[in-house]
Parts: sequence; C-alpha cells; structure tokens
Amino acid sequence: SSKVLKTDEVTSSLVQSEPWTVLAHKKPEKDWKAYNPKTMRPPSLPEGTKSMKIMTWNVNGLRALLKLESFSALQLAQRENFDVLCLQETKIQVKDVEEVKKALSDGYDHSFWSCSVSKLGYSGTAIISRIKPLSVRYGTGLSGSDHDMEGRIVTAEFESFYLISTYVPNSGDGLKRLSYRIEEWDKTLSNYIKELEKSKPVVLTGDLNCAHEEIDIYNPAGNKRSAGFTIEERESFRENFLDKGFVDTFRKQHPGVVGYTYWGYRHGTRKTNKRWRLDYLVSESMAGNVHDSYILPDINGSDHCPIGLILKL
Amino acid sequence: SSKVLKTDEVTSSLVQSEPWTVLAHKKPEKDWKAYNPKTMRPPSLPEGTKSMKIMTWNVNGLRALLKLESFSALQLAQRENFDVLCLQETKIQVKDVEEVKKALSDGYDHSFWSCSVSKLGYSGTAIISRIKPLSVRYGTGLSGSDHDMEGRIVTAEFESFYLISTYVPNSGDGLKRLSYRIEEWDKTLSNYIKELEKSKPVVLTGDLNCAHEEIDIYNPAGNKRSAGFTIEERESFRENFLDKGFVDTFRKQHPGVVGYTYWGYRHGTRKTNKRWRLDYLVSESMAGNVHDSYILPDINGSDHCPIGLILKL
DNA sequence: CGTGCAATG
DNA sequence: CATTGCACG
Repeated sequence: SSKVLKTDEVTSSLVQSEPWTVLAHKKPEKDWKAYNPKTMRPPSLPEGTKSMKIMTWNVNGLRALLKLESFSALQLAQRENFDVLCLQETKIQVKDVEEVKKALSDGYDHSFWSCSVSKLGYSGTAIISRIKPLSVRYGTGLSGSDHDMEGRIVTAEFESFYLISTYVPNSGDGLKRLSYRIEEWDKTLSNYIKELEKSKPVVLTGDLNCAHEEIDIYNPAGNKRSAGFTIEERESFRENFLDKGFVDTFRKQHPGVVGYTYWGYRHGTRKTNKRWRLDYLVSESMAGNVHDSYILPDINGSDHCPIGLILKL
Repeated sequence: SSKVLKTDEVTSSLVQSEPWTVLAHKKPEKDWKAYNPKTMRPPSLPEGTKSMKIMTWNVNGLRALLKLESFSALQLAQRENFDVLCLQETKIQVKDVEEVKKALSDGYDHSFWSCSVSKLGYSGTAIISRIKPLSVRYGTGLSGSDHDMEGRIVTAEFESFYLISTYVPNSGDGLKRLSYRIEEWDKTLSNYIKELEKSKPVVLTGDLNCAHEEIDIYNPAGNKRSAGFTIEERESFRENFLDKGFVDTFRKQHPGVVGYTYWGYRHGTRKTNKRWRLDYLVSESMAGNVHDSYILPDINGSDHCPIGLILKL
C-alpha cells in the first residue's frame, strides 16, 4: 500500500512477522545483533560428511503438544530431520509412556523416558532417537537428593559420546529452591558428567534454567533476583560447567548475538521477543566438531522453542 | 433427498434432533410418554393475570457457562423472561461474587449467593431476582453439620411465600456420604422448611439429587445402588418432603410422563436421553397455584437443564 | 467428560 | 497464561 509508516509502526510490523529478528532491548549494549535463523546459519555440510543432528526442546507438557494438530514432535522431525530429539518437561507419567511412544514412533524407534515418580505429571525428560544407543541410564545414580525421583536426567550412550537430556530444577518463586539447585543439583550433575567423561566425551543438552550472561536475558537489571538469573546460578553455571571445559556452543558460534529460547506465557512476550536464553547445547571435547548450533524461534507449541546442534563425526 | 430410511435410521434421526421427545427406555412400562416441551405446555395465562415465573438450574460451574458465548443466564432471561432464577453448583467463591454479579446484572438487580467456604469452587447456590425480596437467609441456621459451610441453601422471602434454592449433597461414589445425606441433610432441610412454613408457604426448588420413582430414571434396575436412586434416598424424599405435604409439581401435572433434567457428561447420554429427573420444583400450599411446571431440555451449557414453574398469585 | 482448584513455571 | 493432576459429579 501507499501508506508511509512511522518508525514505531515499522518496528511493530517487524515484530509481528518475525520478532526474534528484532532486538527488543531498549539499549542494545556494544554491537549486539538479534539472531536470525534465516541468515545466520552456515551452509549445509557437503554430501557424504558424517554428521549427527541433535535437537532439544522443553515442550512444557508433551500431551498438550501432541494434541495440537498444527504441530507435533514428528512434524518437527519432518522439517528438521534430526537424528536425536531431547525433551524436557514432558510431564509424562510412567504409566503413559507406552501410549506416548506410539504417538511418536515414526522412524524413531528408540525412545527413553525419565519420569517423575515423586510428583506425577511434573518435570520429566526423554531422548528420542533414530539411532539405537549402546546404553541408557536414568538419573545420575549419585546419592544425595531428589534428583533421580523427578525424572530430570536421561543419558544415552552413542559410539563417540554420551548424550544427556536434562531439565535443571527451577529455583522457584521466592528462590525457595535456590540452595538445593546450586548445592545439590548443579554439583551432582557436574560430578555425574565428570564420571562419564572418564570413558567418553559428553554432550550435555536441555533446559539448563540459567541465563548465563546479560546478553542472554531481556531485562538483566530487573531480573537479578529472578530464578534463572541470580548471581548464584550464573556463577554455578560457570564453575560447574564452563570452567570444567564445557562450551556454550551457541555463544561460541555467535558472540554478541541475542537469541532467546524461552518466552513464558505470562506476559505474551513471544511477540515482543522479551525473554531468556535458557536452553543450551553445551558439549565438552566435541566443541571442535560443532558445525551449527542454532535456534528455531518460530516453532510454537511451548513457551520454549527447540534448538539444534549439528555435529560432524 | 429420495433416500428411504429404515426404522432404525428414523429413530436415530429423531434422537439427533430432539432426543427428549423419544422414550429411550427399552421397555416403557404402562403407558409412559416422553415429555415434549413443545406440545405439553399449557397456553399462556390470560393477559393481566398476576403470576410469577421461577426457574431453577444446576449450572455445573457458572464461570464456564458465562464463557460460552452461545449461551448465558441472561440469554435464558431473554428467552424465558423469568422473574427469579435459582442456581445450583455455581462453584463460585465468595471473593468472585461481585465480578459474577456484574456479568449477570441486566434487569436482575437482586442476587444472593451462598458459597462454600469449606471447599473453594465447590457446590454453591444462588437466587437471582428482578423482584426485591423482603428478606434473605443463607444456610439453615440449624445446628449439626457442614450444611451451612458448603453453600447449599439460600432462601429469599417474597410477599406470599419463601423461595429456597438448594443443592442437596450427592451421596457420592461408593455411597460414602449416604448416611450424612439422609440422617443429617434431609432431616435438617425438612426441619428448616417446617420452621419457615409457620409464617408463610414455601416453594422448595433446586437439585434435590434424587430420582424419586422408576419413571424418573433411565435404567432403574441398574441404578438401585447408585447415588440419587438408592431406596434410602427415595424413601427419605417421600418421608421428609412428600409426606409433609410437599408436591412434586412436574409429576402432578404430568403423571406417566418421562422427563429428565440431568444427563451427566460421562457417557455422552444427552443425545440418547438416558438419564434422571433430579431437579424438582416442589412446593407446599402453593400447589394449587401452579400454572405450569416444565422442563427445557434443549438448553445446553450444563449437564442439567433448567426447569421452570409458573405460579398464579 | 467436564468443572474448578492447586502446584508449577 | 499455560501445563498437569486432583476432587467431585
């Protein structure tokens, strides 16, 4: 049309189409750019390159996702053709695993479900794979706490690495569970990974429930005491994972790029792109093999979006 | 079309349009007929006859009903132009009464809400009136039990009678609450009514949670130990209400007519008309004034349908 | 089967 | 503003 848009209108029009390509921060610091999956992904690997595509997604209730005709994990499979999909917050009960497996099984014959047995329909992780893993373990097997009761970890062993799908406990309203999160969970997870590393490299994926740096959150100043951005969690993230050699693959590939993976339902913030990057793919020793670490912000059905990792093998 | 229907098809076609005009009983006893609101209602009262139209409806959650654009209590008002509407199972909390009042107030300026304070969002009765009552009382004020905690009675005093909107406790799965229902509730209610009668006639309305006779239920043989049709409840209904002079107005007007007011969601039984008559308008001394006691089975939005009473005054 | 709550995020 | 389970019917 011939209508001339004012600056504000241009912005909101962009926001309506692809919000994640717009930097919603009022004062973008340094030279930050917004992540754009259409322009910031590398060319495909040459034909015949041995590789593996891993995706991870906090689905916030898998049953609800499967109800949406517009989308299902298998439609994601058609679009992305991944080899392995890690899920968090499946909210699946042990008794419903078989039923859910059927709904998913379309070429992905191997799936492993870690369910909460303390609170039903809470938390829950899974690994869905087209490749049969060498072994699978549920929980950490390490002593100390609720971890292994809440279905927060499942590990699949592949030929050249271990793959962990984990859902790190939220510190909760009023930071009720902050000390548990830091002292018990993060440390146990760190020790668990160290154990695995003794035999093979580890790819750690999932909802790590921490926006590590200011660039990873919409309003850093306003969230200093919010679960997921407390200084305690951020330092724990560094100490327990990064300092042990793990790599935030997205950040390594895209320094200075703002890419969110979580919006939350509470304030309708997906369309204004005001949120957090919580879902990492963080891998040790495999960092050199990463071809692409990417975000798919236009996939709906959850308050998180899926992210992917392409590994050269 | 030119297609010739078989008998079965004709029946199911009737069932699809107006199930309540079809007697779903396999073996209708005696000469029972199905209630048909289009053919079994008397002509309107002559212009100028002083009368009052009272309706009662177990809405199974008023908030949900108000969400349905297709229908609301006020649309019922437009269609039926009642003077007073009694509600049961409003499931309204005390804190939400004002909000709900606003949604309803369209000519009905006087409404009175008895809410459960023991279990929030449970039970709950109301009287919504275009006429201002002389007085209102919540509960029975009689000692003994939970009654007055669960918002199961509200009474409005009009010039020539008391009007009670009540939601009689369901005896529950496994008849857990049967003895409470009989020994405590029914007796207290009966005593309460007797007290009121000392000053004025009483019109008792609501979900009385009892199918009194075999004609009032789809499958009498199969429900002898079902809450609402136990011999205990049926005898209590007779002893505490009918034997004290109260009249089942619908039954008096329509002997041998099968009219249900409750279907339940559990087995999709509204379309097959397989259910119960639970919602009575039972009045003492006013029985001679009843012009019409009727059922509106085509009103959706609840697992009960509304029923009405037209009183000549 | 459907309501409304509670816990959780 | 969503999810799931739960009590209740």
